[in-house]
Amino acid sequence: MLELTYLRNNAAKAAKGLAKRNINAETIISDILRLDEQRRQTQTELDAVLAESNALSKSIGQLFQQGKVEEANAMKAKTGELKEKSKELHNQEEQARHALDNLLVTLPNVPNEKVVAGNGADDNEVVSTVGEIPTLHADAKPHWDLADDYKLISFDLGVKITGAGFPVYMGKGARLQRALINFFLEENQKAGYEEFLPPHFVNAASGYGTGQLPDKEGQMYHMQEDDLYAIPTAEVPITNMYRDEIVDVNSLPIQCTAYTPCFRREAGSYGKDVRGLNRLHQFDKVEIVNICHPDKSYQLLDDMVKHVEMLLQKLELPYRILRLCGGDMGFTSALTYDFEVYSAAQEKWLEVSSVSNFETFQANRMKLRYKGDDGKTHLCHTLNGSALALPRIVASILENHQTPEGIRIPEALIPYTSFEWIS
RNA sequence: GGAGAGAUGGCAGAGUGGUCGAAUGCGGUAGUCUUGAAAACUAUUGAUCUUCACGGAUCCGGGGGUUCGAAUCCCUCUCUCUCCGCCA
Repeated sequence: MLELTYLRNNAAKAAKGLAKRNINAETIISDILRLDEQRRQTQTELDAVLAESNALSKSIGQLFQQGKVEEANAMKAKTGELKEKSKELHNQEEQARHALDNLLVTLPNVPNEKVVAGNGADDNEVVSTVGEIPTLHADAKPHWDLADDYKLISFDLGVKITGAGFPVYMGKGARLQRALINFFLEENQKAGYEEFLPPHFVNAASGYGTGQLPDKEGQMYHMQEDDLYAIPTAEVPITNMYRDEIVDVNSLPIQCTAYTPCFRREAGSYGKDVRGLNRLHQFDKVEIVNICHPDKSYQLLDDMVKHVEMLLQKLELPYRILRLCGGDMGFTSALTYDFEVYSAAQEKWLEVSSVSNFETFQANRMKLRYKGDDGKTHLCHTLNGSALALPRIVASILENHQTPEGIRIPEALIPYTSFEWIS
């Protein structure tokens, strides 16, 4: 949620920024500012009425103590009028506030100045391309065939026991999965991230805190009986650990990493790019989350990008980094870098990581603040990134490292798999 | 699933209708002392909204009610804990 004070002081700038998302926000922002003004005015009036009524009550109390019952009773009559007035003003204030909030939650984050305008994936900027795209042998196959040949993943078993999009990993496929999770967690820890193992279900307040609710309600699995949501990413439980907290400025940046399975309904995305591991309802991911001082967030974003690059290099995968355009960026993000790995067998780029700075957008919803040197509370900045999401990493390892003799495990991963080849 | 207890500031924990934004302790911050630190002592220390400012308003789990006045009384919801049962 955007900060009201920001909108008050930067209305034109915000509208200009949001235009990069193809959103015409001028009307809605002016509506917000009008409601805000109205609400504040009502509150000032209300406060005055309440102050008067408080003063009256106090003197009534004193009169009673002095035994001046008649005088006290006379004053009581006055309070009725004030009470009615305050009730009315209170309702007005509440109405204005709700209307204001309802508008405010519809606005996505204002993109950073580096973000270019654009409609979708085609307008993203390629920041860099690293690594060599391997030339595969003649019989090279896509990962779904390799997974089948080497008995690594069964999509059919998943369909049998759960449904489409819930694969079963087995044998070296399952072990590769476990190895990657450990590899990522270890590397993240070495980079300064503390490891967590959070719950895989969260309450509605958490969904709201990180911005999945009310925006993307339909994308999460919901357990009606207990009103819990299956997490779509570890970002949700991890960031929400700090919801409603005022953290010590010296404890910043707070750096967390967590492995969790991720559950996504992917409603409406059937048909395209869903083959094999490309799009799943349940997948594994190791996430990194940063909570930091506003002055440090863009430096941290760069650090996170470098960290993810290092992971991909250790896995010997060719990748490119995209800076997302306004139209392709998530609702809560101010600046997002996507990482794509090239699959030589599918002959296309696969998104494997998304690293974002949310600035105060999430922190404002969550009331995640720090106490500054000025003694006042300020909103923190939050960032997160995948380091990394497994399915497409597995797909690209299988596809890019395949040889006629089998699939070669990258050097850095061997200590974790304890096997060097899948054959 | 059954029974009971509870929810107060960063934490612990008092407070059963007005003088309570709330005792006390711990923690935090600053100072005195010290070569430095510790200890001791002294002072200070909640959040949100609003106002140019002085100030004002709100907040004792959430919501509603009684009352001139509610942390305190009533209703309701949510959550937590304890015991019993079941169980990995």
